[in-house]
Amino acid sequence: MPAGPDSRDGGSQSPRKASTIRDVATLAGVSKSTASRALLGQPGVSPENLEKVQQAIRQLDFVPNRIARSLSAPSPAMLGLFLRNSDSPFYGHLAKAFDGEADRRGYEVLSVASGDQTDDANYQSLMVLVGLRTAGIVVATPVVDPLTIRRVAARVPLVLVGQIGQPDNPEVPFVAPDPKDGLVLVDQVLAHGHTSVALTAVPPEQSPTQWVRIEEMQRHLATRGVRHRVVTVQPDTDLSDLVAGLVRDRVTAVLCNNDFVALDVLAAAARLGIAIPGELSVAGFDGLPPFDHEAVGLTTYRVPAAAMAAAAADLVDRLVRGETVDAGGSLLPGELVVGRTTGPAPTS
Amino acid sequence: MPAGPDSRDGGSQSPRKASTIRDVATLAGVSKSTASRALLGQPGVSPENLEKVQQAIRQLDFVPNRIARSLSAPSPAMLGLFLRNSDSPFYGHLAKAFDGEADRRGYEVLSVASGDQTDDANYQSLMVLVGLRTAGIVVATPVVDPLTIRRVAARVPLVLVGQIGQPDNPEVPFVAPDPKDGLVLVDQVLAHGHTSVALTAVPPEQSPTQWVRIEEMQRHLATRGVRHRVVTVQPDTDLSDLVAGLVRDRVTAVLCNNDFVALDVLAAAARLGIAIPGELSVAGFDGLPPFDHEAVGLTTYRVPAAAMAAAAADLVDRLVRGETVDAGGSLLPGELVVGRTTGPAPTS
DNA sequence: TTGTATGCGTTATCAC
DNA sequence: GTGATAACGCATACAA
Repeated sequence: MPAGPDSRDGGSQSPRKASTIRDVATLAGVSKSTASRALLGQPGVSPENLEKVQQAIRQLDFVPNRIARSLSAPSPAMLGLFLRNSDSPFYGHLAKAFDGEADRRGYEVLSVASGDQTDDANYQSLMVLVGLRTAGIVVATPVVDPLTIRRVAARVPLVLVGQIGQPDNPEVPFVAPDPKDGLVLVDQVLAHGHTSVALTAVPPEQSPTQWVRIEEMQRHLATRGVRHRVVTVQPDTDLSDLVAGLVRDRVTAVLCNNDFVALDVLAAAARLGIAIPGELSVAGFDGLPPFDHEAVGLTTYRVPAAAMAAAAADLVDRLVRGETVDAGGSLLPGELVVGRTTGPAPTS
Repeated sequence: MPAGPDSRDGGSQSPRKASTIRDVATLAGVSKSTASRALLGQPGVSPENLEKVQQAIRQLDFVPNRIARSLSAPSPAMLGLFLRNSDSPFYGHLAKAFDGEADRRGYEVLSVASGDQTDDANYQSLMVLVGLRTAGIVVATPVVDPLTIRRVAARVPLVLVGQIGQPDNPEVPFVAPDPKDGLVLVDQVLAHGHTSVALTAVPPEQSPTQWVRIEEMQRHLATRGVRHRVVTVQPDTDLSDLVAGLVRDRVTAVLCNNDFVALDVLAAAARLGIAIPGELSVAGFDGLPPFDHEAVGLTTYRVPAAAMAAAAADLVDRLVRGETVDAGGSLLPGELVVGRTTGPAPTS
């Protein structure tokens, strides 16, 4: 049974009811309208009333209810960010950069997480942003049901980031790393004379975008006449087995779908006593801190997270302001990070 | 100049006005109340009307306006997460775990970022959460003005996470890693016979919590009669100089304030040709993926991010539900991660 | 079972 | 310059 009202905790554990602009007006001895005008800094309020209102605001510690505000006012300068939060540093970097860009443009950004949830939970989470009537929404999570995207995009400006569009929704703008850029990793190992290469991948349905890149790489390898294979890695994949098998098959280079997998491969190689890069060259993908750190020494490809955030912010901003933007999207270039995990193919 | 209305983009670039429950009611041929009841799945609506309303909802693609809803209904099951987004994986892990915990308890979580902003921008961002009338707020950012915390905590349940409370706000609950746990890192190097140790740190005002831990470590080293020093690292610190200086002074172990700094130290040592751990032992702090990866091999201390998130979720939840919780907070234990960067002190 | 009327907190329109 | 009053979209007490 809770203590009675006004039990003596002067503190933060029993918040009183939030005060409204009405309370402010009453305390200041003016009408709601005047209080509102003073609050918004609008012209047409006498200095003395303005002072009284401001004092009342301070005294009551009044914070305007954004919820009620955006009901009547047409300026909900809030952007929604639907963000996957995984262990990957990509989303963190993206969020940080996007936040800065949005801030520069005068938006507040509200983010909700898309876990590795079910489609339904994902839908619900995204709908929070819609229900909040954010001015625009940026979706930064690999897989969202195209129908959901379509529905949301029909009512609020929406931009996809980190994926190269959805075939079903050709009109939804997107920002992604250029899938052609996977080729610089391929070239990197080809330059070292490797003639048998493995690519790791997650199942296509988990990341269609990744597969576009991988197919580009396959094609590139094929035209160069280099033997290659794609191996699927799942959370339960035994990397030791996999790496041992690759080496047994004379594969001398493995290009991983992300940096985590690359580290896993390196660890497996260490356990197996396989020399890196002497016997096996390994490269990652994403290349964001800390994976690109000199002390880690991983060869990888740095995805242009900050540039993507900036482009996405620009796109939503323009959509929100009513401009039309080109359908399709922009593919941004990243950069190769050369570490110590790739080297000349073994001569054996 | 924008195209006229109804220019032929069947798509998502020109969102029409969102439909309201009124539209639903009209289309279904019932009153707003009935539509509302049907929407909420409340009893007391005839099957045929329910069906009509549901169909209208589908047809109009109606998404209830949470904003308007929470104005009248007292069920704002939303939690605010005020999160620093830095390169550190800590916040990402925390956010992910917190999101899961909050979800389990039936909350939606909205997060806004506290950049490395000014106090004022920070205040504004936090006020977004307050203005949205979130049911509770979790603050996960190292430095927020105590007065701000006090003001916010006075109106909405608030929990600090990642910092060991604020002296000015003793009644605000908090969750943090146990500062005593830094000692296991100290013990780790002491067990290896090191007799001259360096601790890295950021300036105290940037992270009071970190300093509590460092002071514990200093005390511990002092009682063991071990020579030690604290060196401040800033973004512009030249780590090569610093490491060279330490080695010149016969320091044989350096315990870093976080894993990034540890990697920087390792890289500097590599440049200087200093053997790790032969000539210098290095340990980090935080120990979250990917820093704790076997392939990185860093000795570090894994902060209990998930447990902290769970504890924080439990605290806010209880506060939101009107329970009183103990003031003060909980200090959670993490665990030592032994890598290859620490070893016996050089015998020289 | 259904509809009408009222209120939530704010801004905007209009008289004064 | 100021203050009623309507409106925003929704939920709900109350009446029918």
